[in-house]
Amino acid sequence: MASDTVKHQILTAAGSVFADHGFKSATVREICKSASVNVAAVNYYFGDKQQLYLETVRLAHRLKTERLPMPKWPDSVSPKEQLHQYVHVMLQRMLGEQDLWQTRLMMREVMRPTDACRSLVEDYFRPQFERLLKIVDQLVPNPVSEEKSHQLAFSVIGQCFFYLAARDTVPMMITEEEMKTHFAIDELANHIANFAFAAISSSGIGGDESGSSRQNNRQQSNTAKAKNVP
Amino acid sequence: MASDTVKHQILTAAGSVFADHGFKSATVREICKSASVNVAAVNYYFGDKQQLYLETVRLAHRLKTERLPMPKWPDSVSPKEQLHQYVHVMLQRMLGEQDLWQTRLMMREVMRPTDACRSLVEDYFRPQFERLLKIVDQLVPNPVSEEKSHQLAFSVIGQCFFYLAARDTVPMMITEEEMKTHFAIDELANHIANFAFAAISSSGIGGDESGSSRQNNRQQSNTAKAKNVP
DNA sequence: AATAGTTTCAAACAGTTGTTTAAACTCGGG
DNA sequence: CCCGAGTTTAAACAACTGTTTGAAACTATT
Repeated sequence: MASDTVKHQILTAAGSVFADHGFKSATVREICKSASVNVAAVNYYFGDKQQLYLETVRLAHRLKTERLPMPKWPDSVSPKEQLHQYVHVMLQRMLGEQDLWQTRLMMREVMRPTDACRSLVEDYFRPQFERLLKIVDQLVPNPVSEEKSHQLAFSVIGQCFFYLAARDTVPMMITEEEMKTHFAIDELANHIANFAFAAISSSGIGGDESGSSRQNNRQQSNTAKAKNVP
Repeated sequence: MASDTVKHQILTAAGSVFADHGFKSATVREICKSASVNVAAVNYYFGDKQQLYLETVRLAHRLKTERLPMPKWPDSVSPKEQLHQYVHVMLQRMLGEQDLWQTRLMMREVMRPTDACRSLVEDYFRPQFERLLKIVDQLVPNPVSEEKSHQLAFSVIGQCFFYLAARDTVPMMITEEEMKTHFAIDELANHIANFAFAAISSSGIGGDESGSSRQNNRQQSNTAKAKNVP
Protein backbone atom coordinates (compact mmCIF):
# COMPACT_ATOMS: atom_id res chain seq x y z
CA MET A 1 0.00 0.00 0.00
CA ALA A 2 1.64 3.13 -1.21
CA SER A 3 -1.57 4.91 -0.34
CA ASP A 4 -0.26 6.02 3.04
CA THR A 5 2.84 7.59 1.59
CA VAL A 6 0.79 9.30 -1.10
CA LYS A 7 -1.56 10.70 1.51
CA HIS A 8 1.39 11.96 3.50
CA GLN A 9 2.91 13.44 0.37
CA ILE A 10 -0.27 15.33 -0.33
CA LEU A 11 -0.59 16.44 3.29
CA THR A 12 2.84 18.01 3.47
CA ALA A 13 2.43 19.65 0.10
CA ALA A 14 -0.95 20.94 1.16
CA GLY A 15 0.49 22.20 4.44
CA SER A 16 3.03 24.29 2.62
CA VAL A 17 0.55 25.71 0.13
CA PHE A 18 -2.14 26.37 2.74
CA ALA A 19 0.41 28.08 4.97
CA ASP A 20 1.49 30.29 2.08
CA HIS A 21 -1.88 31.26 0.65
CA GLY A 22 -4.58 30.38 3.17
CA PHE A 23 -7.44 27.98 2.64
CA LYS A 24 -9.40 29.86 0.02
CA SER A 25 -6.52 31.12 -2.08
CA ALA A 26 -4.70 27.82 -2.10
CA THR A 27 -5.66 25.71 -5.10
CA VAL A 28 -5.83 21.95 -5.16
CA ARG A 29 -4.10 22.06 -8.51
CA GLU A 30 -1.05 23.75 -7.00
CA ILE A 31 -1.08 21.31 -4.11
CA CYS A 32 -1.24 18.33 -6.42
CA LYS A 33 1.43 19.74 -8.67
CA SER A 34 3.67 20.27 -5.65
CA ALA A 35 2.96 16.72 -4.50
CA SER A 36 3.43 15.31 -8.00
CA VAL A 37 0.07 13.64 -8.07
CA ASN A 38 -3.00 13.95 -10.23
CA VAL A 39 -5.62 16.59 -9.54
CA ALA A 40 -8.17 13.98 -8.63
CA ALA A 41 -5.97 12.56 -5.88
CA VAL A 42 -7.17 15.08 -3.30
CA ASN A 43 -10.79 14.09 -3.74
CA TYR A 44 -9.91 10.42 -3.98
CA TYR A 45 -7.96 10.33 -0.73
CA PHE A 46 -9.55 13.11 1.32
CA GLY A 47 -13.04 13.61 -0.05
CA ASP A 48 -12.75 17.33 -0.61
CA LYS A 49 -10.52 20.34 -0.08
CA GLN A 50 -12.01 21.22 3.28
CA GLN A 51 -11.30 17.79 4.73
CA LEU A 52 -7.75 17.93 3.45
CA TYR A 53 -7.33 21.25 5.20
CA LEU A 54 -8.57 19.90 8.52
CA GLU A 55 -6.22 16.94 8.39
CA THR A 56 -3.38 19.24 7.44
CA VAL A 57 -3.91 21.43 10.48
CA ARG A 58 -4.09 18.37 12.70
CA LEU A 59 -0.85 17.07 11.25
CA ALA A 60 0.85 20.42 11.75
CA HIS A 61 0.02 20.50 15.43
CA ARG A 62 0.98 16.85 15.91
CA LEU A 63 4.33 17.11 14.17
CA LYS A 64 5.27 20.28 15.99
CA THR A 65 4.64 18.90 19.44
CA GLU A 66 6.34 15.62 18.62
CA ARG A 67 9.52 17.15 17.32
CA LEU A 68 9.74 19.82 20.00
CA PRO A 69 7.99 18.63 23.15
CA MET A 70 7.91 20.99 26.08
CA PRO A 71 10.29 19.53 28.69
CA LYS A 72 8.99 18.26 32.02
CA TRP A 73 10.99 19.99 34.66
CA PRO A 74 11.90 18.49 38.01
CA ASP A 75 11.46 20.75 41.00
CA SER A 76 15.17 21.37 41.06
CA VAL A 77 14.93 23.57 37.99
CA SER A 78 14.33 27.15 39.01
CA PRO A 79 11.20 28.87 37.73
CA LYS A 80 13.42 31.38 36.00
CA GLU A 81 15.19 28.64 34.11
CA GLN A 82 11.84 27.04 33.31
CA LEU A 83 10.68 30.32 31.84
CA HIS A 84 13.80 30.56 29.75
CA GLN A 85 13.43 27.06 28.39
CA TYR A 86 9.76 27.60 27.76
CA VAL A 87 10.46 30.68 25.69
CA HIS A 88 13.27 28.93 23.90
CA VAL A 89 11.13 25.97 22.87
CA MET A 90 8.33 28.29 21.81
CA LEU A 91 10.68 30.28 19.60
CA GLN A 92 12.18 27.12 18.16
CA ARG A 93 8.73 25.90 17.24
CA MET A 94 7.82 29.23 15.72
CA LEU A 95 11.02 30.17 13.94
CA GLY A 96 12.81 26.86 13.49
CA GLU A 97 14.10 26.56 9.96
CA GLN A 98 12.57 23.30 8.87
CA ASP A 99 8.88 22.64 8.45
CA LEU A 100 8.06 26.29 8.89
CA TRP A 101 4.70 25.66 7.26
CA GLN A 102 3.41 24.02 10.41
CA THR A 103 3.61 27.11 12.56
CA ARG A 104 2.63 29.40 9.72
CA LEU A 105 -0.51 27.35 9.28
CA MET A 106 -1.31 27.46 12.97
CA MET A 107 -0.60 31.19 12.94
CA ARG A 108 -3.26 31.59 10.28
CA GLU A 109 -5.71 29.80 12.52
CA VAL A 110 -4.86 32.10 15.40
CA MET A 111 -5.41 35.18 13.32
CA ARG A 112 -8.51 34.08 11.48
CA PRO A 113 -9.97 31.01 13.12
CA THR A 114 -11.78 28.45 11.00
CA ASP A 115 -13.49 25.24 12.05
CA ALA A 116 -10.08 23.71 12.59
CA CYS A 117 -9.32 26.24 15.30
CA ARG A 118 -11.47 25.01 18.14
CA SER A 119 -9.68 21.70 18.54
CA LEU A 120 -6.38 23.46 17.99
CA VAL A 121 -7.09 25.76 20.90
CA GLU A 122 -8.20 23.01 23.23
CA ASP A 123 -5.58 20.41 22.32
CA TYR A 124 -2.61 22.63 21.69
CA PHE A 125 -2.79 26.20 22.86
CA ARG A 126 -4.60 25.73 26.13
CA PRO A 127 -2.31 23.04 27.59
CA GLN A 128 0.68 25.11 26.59
CA PHE A 129 -0.93 28.16 28.12
CA GLU A 130 -1.61 26.32 31.36
CA ARG A 131 2.01 25.30 31.67
CA LEU A 132 3.11 28.86 31.23
CA LEU A 133 0.64 29.98 33.87
CA LYS A 134 2.21 27.58 36.35
CA ILE A 135 5.63 29.05 35.70
CA VAL A 136 4.34 32.58 35.99
CA ASP A 137 2.65 31.84 39.30
CA GLN A 138 5.94 30.55 40.66
CA LEU A 139 7.77 33.65 39.51
CA VAL A 140 5.45 36.28 40.82
CA PRO A 141 6.60 37.53 44.24
CA ASN A 142 3.13 37.76 45.77
CA PRO A 143 0.07 35.78 44.76
CA VAL A 144 -1.83 37.61 42.05
CA SER A 145 -5.29 37.31 40.62
CA GLU A 146 -6.00 34.86 37.85
CA GLU A 147 -6.56 37.66 35.37
CA LYS A 148 -3.17 39.11 36.19
CA SER A 149 -1.56 35.75 35.55
CA HIS A 150 -3.28 35.63 32.21
CA GLN A 151 -2.06 39.08 31.30
CA LEU A 152 1.49 38.16 32.25
CA ALA A 153 1.37 34.93 30.24
CA PHE A 154 -0.01 36.70 27.20
CA SER A 155 2.81 39.21 27.44
CA VAL A 156 5.30 36.36 27.15
CA ILE A 157 3.45 34.71 24.30
CA GLY A 158 2.92 37.99 22.51
CA GLN A 159 6.61 38.77 22.39
CA CYS A 160 7.36 35.38 20.86
CA PHE A 161 4.42 35.41 18.49
CA PHE A 162 5.44 38.77 17.13
CA TYR A 163 8.61 37.39 15.60
CA LEU A 164 6.62 34.71 13.83
CA ALA A 165 3.93 37.05 12.55
CA ALA A 166 6.31 39.83 11.54
CA ARG A 167 8.90 37.42 10.24
CA ASP A 168 9.17 39.24 6.92
CA THR A 169 8.69 42.75 8.28
CA VAL A 170 11.20 42.87 11.13
CA PRO A 171 14.13 42.43 8.70
CA MET A 172 12.96 45.59 6.95
CA MET A 173 13.45 47.53 10.17
CA ILE A 174 16.97 46.48 11.07
CA THR A 175 20.11 45.55 9.21
CA GLU A 176 20.76 42.09 7.93
CA GLU A 177 23.82 41.82 10.15
CA GLU A 178 21.88 42.78 13.26
CA MET A 179 19.22 40.29 12.35
CA LYS A 180 21.72 37.45 12.24
CA THR A 181 23.64 38.34 15.36
CA HIS A 182 21.00 39.61 17.77
CA PHE A 183 17.71 38.22 16.54
CA ALA A 184 18.53 34.57 16.13
CA ILE A 185 16.56 32.13 18.23
CA ASP A 186 19.04 31.85 21.09
CA GLU A 187 19.54 35.57 21.45
CA LEU A 188 15.83 36.27 21.23
CA ALA A 189 15.10 33.64 23.86
CA ASN A 190 17.63 35.25 26.19
CA HIS A 191 16.17 38.67 25.68
CA ILE A 192 12.52 37.72 26.00
CA ALA A 193 13.09 35.49 29.02
CA ASN A 194 15.07 38.19 30.82
CA PHE A 195 12.59 40.87 29.82
CA ALA A 196 9.67 38.84 31.08
CA PHE A 197 11.46 37.71 34.21
CA ALA A 198 12.23 41.26 35.23
CA ALA A 199 8.67 42.35 34.61
CA ILE A 200 7.04 39.40 36.34
CA SER A 201 9.38 39.54 39.32
CA SER A 202 8.41 43.11 40.03
CA SER A 203 4.76 42.44 39.35
CA GLY A 204 2.30 42.90 42.16
CA ILE A 205 4.65 44.53 44.61
CA GLY A 206 4.04 48.14 43.73
CA GLY A 207 0.39 47.99 44.67
CA ASP A 208 -2.59 47.90 42.41
CA GLU A 209 -1.63 49.34 39.10
CA SER A 210 -4.44 48.41 36.81
CA GLY A 211 -6.73 50.57 38.85
CA SER A 212 -6.53 53.61 36.64
CA SER A 213 -10.23 53.89 37.00
CA ARG A 214 -12.26 54.02 33.86
CA GLN A 215 -11.25 57.37 32.54
CA ASN A 216 -12.02 58.41 29.07
CA ASN A 217 -9.67 57.65 26.30
CA ARG A 218 -9.02 60.78 24.39
CA GLN A 219 -5.33 60.78 23.86
CA GLN A 220 -5.35 64.47 24.54
CA SER A 221 -6.32 64.17 28.15
CA ASN A 222 -3.59 62.67 30.19
CA THR A 223 -4.00 58.98 30.35
CA ALA A 224 -4.07 57.50 33.79
CA LYS A 225 -1.13 58.77 35.67
CA ALA A 226 0.11 55.50 36.93
CA LYS A 227 -0.23 56.02 40.59
CA ASN A 228 2.29 53.60 41.82
CA VAL A 229 5.81 54.76 42.38
CA PRO A 230 8.59 52.72 40.93
CA MET B 1 -19.64 64.87 -9.95
CA ALA B 2 -20.30 62.04 -7.59
CA SER B 3 -17.13 60.40 -8.80
CA ASP B 4 -15.16 61.31 -5.70
CA THR B 5 -17.75 59.98 -3.32
CA VAL B 6 -18.15 56.84 -5.40
CA LYS B 7 -14.41 56.26 -5.33
CA HIS B 8 -14.41 56.71 -1.57
CA GLN B 9 -17.37 54.43 -1.24
CA ILE B 10 -15.56 51.72 -3.16
CA LEU B 11 -12.36 52.27 -1.18
CA THR B 12 -13.96 51.78 2.20
CA ALA B 13 -15.93 48.78 1.02
CA ALA B 14 -12.76 47.33 -0.48
CA GLY B 15 -10.86 47.99 2.73
CA SER B 16 -13.33 45.98 4.71
CA VAL B 17 -13.40 43.10 2.27
CA PHE B 18 -9.64 43.03 1.76
CA ALA B 19 -9.12 43.09 5.52
CA ASP B 20 -11.48 40.16 5.92
CA HIS B 21 -10.31 37.92 3.11
CA GLY B 22 -6.93 39.14 1.88
CA PHE B 23 -6.13 40.35 -1.60
CA LYS B 24 -6.55 37.14 -3.53
CA SER B 25 -9.61 35.77 -1.78
CA ALA B 26 -11.45 39.07 -1.84
CA THR B 27 -13.65 39.37 -4.91
CA VAL B 28 -14.43 42.57 -6.74
CA ARG B 29 -17.99 41.38 -6.95
CA GLU B 30 -18.33 41.33 -3.17
CA ILE B 31 -16.63 44.70 -2.92
CA CYS B 32 -18.95 46.23 -5.46
CA LYS B 33 -21.99 44.67 -3.89
CA SER B 34 -20.94 46.04 -0.51
CA ALA B 35 -20.38 49.45 -2.09
CA SER B 36 -23.68 49.26 -4.01
CA VAL B 37 -22.05 49.89 -7.36
CA ASN B 38 -21.76 47.95 -10.57
CA VAL B 39 -19.04 45.33 -11.01
CA ALA B 40 -17.36 47.39 -13.69
CA ALA B 41 -16.91 50.36 -11.36
CA VAL B 42 -13.67 49.03 -9.92
CA ASN B 43 -12.03 48.84 -13.31
CA TYR B 44 -13.55 52.14 -14.40
CA TYR B 45 -12.27 54.09 -11.41
CA PHE B 46 -9.13 52.21 -10.41
CA GLY B 47 -7.95 50.35 -13.48
CA ASP B 48 -7.75 46.96 -11.87
CA LYS B 49 -8.06 45.10 -8.60
CA GLN B 50 -4.37 45.44 -7.75
CA GLN B 51 -4.44 49.23 -8.04
CA LEU B 52 -7.55 49.38 -5.88
CA TYR B 53 -5.74 47.35 -3.25
CA LEU B 54 -2.75 49.69 -3.21
CA GLU B 55 -4.93 52.76 -2.80
CA THR B 56 -6.88 50.99 -0.07
CA VAL B 57 -3.74 50.28 1.95
CA ARG B 58 -2.62 53.88 1.53
CA LEU B 59 -5.99 55.11 2.73
CA ALA B 60 -5.91 52.80 5.74
CA HIS B 61 -2.57 54.14 6.92
CA ARG B 62 -3.58 57.74 6.29
CA LEU B 63 -6.89 57.52 8.12
CA LYS B 64 -5.40 55.74 11.10
CA THR B 65 -2.68 58.31 11.69
CA GLU B 66 -5.08 61.20 11.15
CA ARG B 67 -7.65 60.00 13.63
CA LEU B 68 -5.15 58.89 16.27
CA PRO B 69 -1.94 60.89 15.93
CA MET B 70 0.84 60.07 18.35
CA PRO B 71 1.02 62.99 20.80
CA LYS B 72 4.08 65.21 20.92
CA TRP B 73 5.24 65.27 24.49
CA PRO B 74 6.87 68.25 26.18
CA ASP B 75 9.93 67.44 28.25
CA SER B 76 7.84 67.75 31.36
CA VAL B 77 6.14 64.46 30.62
CA SER B 78 8.06 61.65 32.22
CA PRO B 79 9.37 58.87 29.97
CA LYS B 80 7.26 56.43 31.91
CA GLU B 81 4.15 58.43 31.15
CA GLN B 82 5.23 58.71 27.52
CA LEU B 83 5.53 54.95 27.33
CA HIS B 84 2.10 54.54 28.80
CA GLN B 85 0.52 56.93 26.35
CA TYR B 86 2.41 55.38 23.48
CA VAL B 87 1.08 51.94 24.33
CA HIS B 88 -2.38 53.33 24.83
CA VAL B 89 -2.51 55.01 21.43
CA MET B 90 -1.09 51.91 19.78
CA LEU B 91 -3.76 49.74 21.34
CA GLN B 92 -6.45 52.21 20.42
CA ARG B 93 -5.30 52.12 16.83
CA MET B 94 -5.19 48.36 16.82
CA LEU B 95 -8.30 47.48 18.79
CA GLY B 96 -10.44 50.60 18.51
CA GLU B 97 -13.97 49.64 17.64
CA GLN B 98 -14.61 51.65 14.54
CA ASP B 99 -12.81 51.25 11.24
CA LEU B 100 -11.19 48.08 12.40
CA TRP B 101 -10.50 47.15 8.79
CA GLN B 102 -7.70 49.66 8.62
CA THR B 103 -5.48 47.94 11.15
CA ARG B 104 -6.56 44.49 10.04
CA LEU B 105 -5.43 45.37 6.55
CA MET B 106 -2.09 46.69 7.77
CA MET B 107 -1.73 43.58 9.93
CA ARG B 108 -2.06 41.48 6.81
CA GLU B 109 0.76 43.46 5.23
CA VAL B 110 2.95 42.88 8.27
CA MET B 111 2.37 39.16 8.18
CA ARG B 112 2.61 38.65 4.45
CA PRO B 113 4.08 41.72 2.81
CA THR B 114 3.00 42.63 -0.69
CA ASP B 115 4.15 45.50 -2.88
CA ALA B 116 2.16 47.84 -0.69
CA CYS B 117 4.29 46.97 2.30
CA ARG B 118 7.53 48.77 1.54
CA SER B 119 6.01 52.24 1.64
CA LEU B 120 3.96 51.22 4.65
CA VAL B 121 7.10 50.29 6.53
CA GLU B 122 8.95 53.47 5.63
CA ASP B 123 6.08 55.93 6.03
CA TYR B 124 4.25 54.38 8.95
CA PHE B 125 6.04 51.72 10.92
CA ARG B 126 9.55 53.15 10.95
CA PRO B 127 8.66 56.62 12.23
CA GLN B 128 6.53 55.05 14.92
CA PHE B 129 9.33 52.67 15.77
CA GLU B 130 11.83 55.53 16.05
CA ARG B 131 9.61 57.36 18.49
CA LEU B 132 9.38 54.29 20.66
CA LEU B 133 13.15 53.91 20.55
CA LYS B 134 13.54 57.43 21.92
CA ILE B 135 11.28 56.61 24.84
CA VAL B 136 13.06 53.36 25.53
CA ASP B 137 16.44 55.06 25.53
CA GLN B 138 15.19 57.48 28.13
CA LEU B 139 13.87 54.71 30.31
CA VAL B 140 16.85 52.43 30.32
CA PRO B 141 19.02 53.05 33.39
CA ASN B 142 22.35 52.71 31.63
CA PRO B 143 23.05 53.35 27.96
CA VAL B 144 22.55 50.17 25.95
CA SER B 145 23.52 49.09 22.51
CA GLU B 146 21.33 49.88 19.55
CA GLU B 147 20.38 46.24 19.14
CA LYS B 148 19.25 46.06 22.74
CA SER B 149 17.04 49.09 22.19
CA HIS B 150 15.53 47.37 19.20
CA GLN B 151 14.85 44.24 21.18
CA LEU B 152 13.20 46.23 23.94
CA ALA B 153 11.06 48.16 21.48
CA PHE B 154 9.96 45.01 19.71
CA SER B 155 8.96 43.55 23.05
CA VAL B 156 6.60 46.47 23.58
CA ILE B 157 5.21 46.28 20.07
CA GLY B 158 4.88 42.51 20.20
CA GLN B 159 2.72 42.58 23.29
CA CYS B 160 0.34 45.05 21.65
CA PHE B 161 0.36 43.38 18.26
CA PHE B 162 -0.57 40.08 19.83
CA TYR B 163 -3.97 41.31 20.90
CA LEU B 164 -4.68 42.47 17.36
CA ALA B 165 -3.49 39.27 15.71
CA ALA B 166 -5.10 36.94 18.23
CA ARG B 167 -8.22 39.06 18.52
CA ASP B 168 -10.50 36.09 17.90
CA THR B 169 -8.41 33.49 19.72
CA VAL B 170 -7.76 35.16 23.06
CA PRO B 171 -11.48 35.14 23.90
CA MET B 172 -11.39 31.36 23.52
CA MET B 173 -8.82 31.14 26.30
CA ILE B 174 -10.52 33.24 28.95
CA THR B 175 -14.05 33.94 30.04
CA GLU B 176 -16.18 36.56 28.43
CA GLU B 177 -16.45 38.41 31.70
CA GLU B 178 -12.69 38.51 32.18
CA MET B 179 -12.30 39.72 28.61
CA LYS B 180 -14.53 42.68 29.24
CA THR B 181 -13.15 43.67 32.61
CA HIS B 182 -9.42 43.03 32.32
CA PHE B 183 -8.64 43.01 28.62
CA ALA B 184 -10.28 46.19 27.47
CA ILE B 185 -8.02 48.80 25.93
CA ASP B 186 -7.40 50.84 29.07
CA GLU B 187 -6.64 47.84 31.25
CA LEU B 188 -4.37 46.32 28.62
CA ALA B 189 -2.52 49.58 28.22
CA ASN B 190 -1.93 49.74 31.94
CA HIS B 191 -0.69 46.21 32.09
CA ILE B 192 1.59 46.38 29.07
CA ALA B 193 3.03 49.75 30.01
CA ASN B 194 3.77 48.60 33.55
CA PHE B 195 5.13 45.28 32.35
CA ALA B 196 7.44 46.94 29.86
CA PHE B 197 8.44 49.67 32.27
CA ALA B 198 9.54 47.17 34.88
CA ALA B 199 11.49 45.17 32.36
CA ILE B 200 13.16 48.13 30.70
CA SER B 201 13.99 49.81 33.99
CA SER B 202 15.88 46.78 35.15
CA SER B 203 17.47 46.24 31.78
CA GLY B 204 21.23 46.41 31.71
CA ILE B 205 21.79 46.34 35.46
CA GLY B 206 21.12 42.82 36.68
CA GLY B 207 23.48 41.08 34.34
CA ASP B 208 22.45 38.36 31.99
CA GLU B 209 22.66 34.71 32.65
CA SER B 210 20.08 32.24 31.49
CA GLY B 211 21.47 29.26 29.77
CA SER B 212 23.53 29.94 26.74
CA SER B 213 25.99 32.38 28.17
CA ARG B 214 26.57 34.73 25.34
CA GLN B 215 29.09 37.18 26.69
CA ASN B 216 27.46 39.65 24.48
CA ASN B 217 25.65 42.85 24.80
CA ARG B 218 26.60 45.05 27.58
CA GLN B 219 26.72 48.58 26.38
CA GLN B 220 28.62 47.77 23.30
CA SER B 221 30.63 50.40 21.56
CA ASN B 222 28.10 52.68 20.06
CA THR B 223 26.26 51.66 16.99
CA ALA B 224 27.88 49.34 14.59
CA LYS B 225 25.99 51.47 12.22
CA ALA B 226 24.21 50.39 9.10
CA LYS B 227 26.46 49.98 6.18
CA ASN B 228 23.87 49.05 3.65
CA VAL B 229 25.56 46.31 1.80
CA PRO B 230 23.30 44.73 -0.81
C1' DA C 1 -2.31 -15.90 -17.13
C1' DA C 2 -6.80 -14.47 -15.53
C1' DT C 3 -9.30 -12.07 -12.20
C1' DA C 4 -10.74 -8.68 -8.86
C1' DG C 5 -9.63 -4.68 -6.35
C1' DT C 6 -7.14 -0.44 -6.05
C1' DT C 7 -4.97 3.52 -7.81
C1' DT C 8 -3.97 6.93 -11.55
C1' DC C 9 -5.06 9.68 -15.32
C1' DA C 10 -6.82 13.05 -18.92
C1' DA C 11 -10.88 15.07 -19.88
C1' DA C 12 -14.87 17.30 -18.83
C1' DC C 13 -18.32 19.72 -15.78
C1' DA C 14 -20.47 23.58 -13.50
C1' DG C 15 -19.49 27.59 -11.04
C1' DT C 16 -16.60 31.68 -10.02
C1' DT C 17 -12.97 34.86 -11.05
C1' DG C 18 -11.20 39.66 -13.06
C1' DT C 19 -11.94 42.26 -16.91
C1' DT C 20 -14.04 44.09 -21.25
C1' DT C 21 -17.62 45.87 -24.13
C1' DA C 22 -21.17 48.34 -26.07
C1' DA C 23 -25.38 50.18 -25.16
C1' DA C 24 -28.10 53.08 -21.96
C1' DC C 25 -28.43 56.70 -18.87
C1' DT C 26 -27.50 61.55 -16.55
C1' DC C 27 -27.37 66.23 -16.79
C1' DG C 28 -25.50 70.91 -17.48
C1' DG C 29 -24.56 74.19 -21.55
C1' DG C 30 -25.40 75.37 -26.64
C1' DC D 1 -34.33 70.74 -27.86
C1' DC D 2 -30.41 68.17 -28.36
C1' DC D 3 -25.72 67.44 -27.52
C1' DG D 4 -21.85 64.91 -25.69
C1' DA D 5 -18.72 64.00 -22.00
C1' DG D 6 -19.01 61.50 -17.88
C1' DT D 7 -21.12 57.63 -15.65
C1' DT D 8 -23.71 53.34 -14.98
C1' DT D 9 -25.37 49.07 -16.56
C1' DA D 10 -26.17 44.10 -18.04
C1' DA D 11 -24.09 40.89 -20.68
C1' DA D 12 -20.31 38.51 -22.24
C1' DC D 13 -15.43 36.86 -22.17
C1' DA D 14 -11.62 33.85 -21.18
C1' DA D 15 -9.21 31.97 -17.50
C1' DC D 16 -9.43 29.51 -13.32
C1' DT D 17 -11.88 27.05 -9.45
C1' DG D 18 -13.26 22.36 -6.97
C1' DT D 19 -15.08 18.23 -8.25
C1' DT D 20 -16.67 14.24 -11.10
C1' DT D 21 -16.18 10.68 -14.39
C1' DG D 22 -15.02 6.59 -16.85
C1' DA D 23 -11.55 4.34 -18.64
C1' DA D 24 -6.75 2.99 -18.39
C1' DA D 25 -2.92 1.30 -15.58
C1' DC D 26 -1.40 -1.02 -11.89
C1' DT D 27 -1.14 -4.66 -7.93
C1' DA D 28 -1.82 -8.77 -5.81
C1' DT D 29 -4.20 -13.14 -5.25
C1' DT D 30 -5.77 -17.16 -7.49
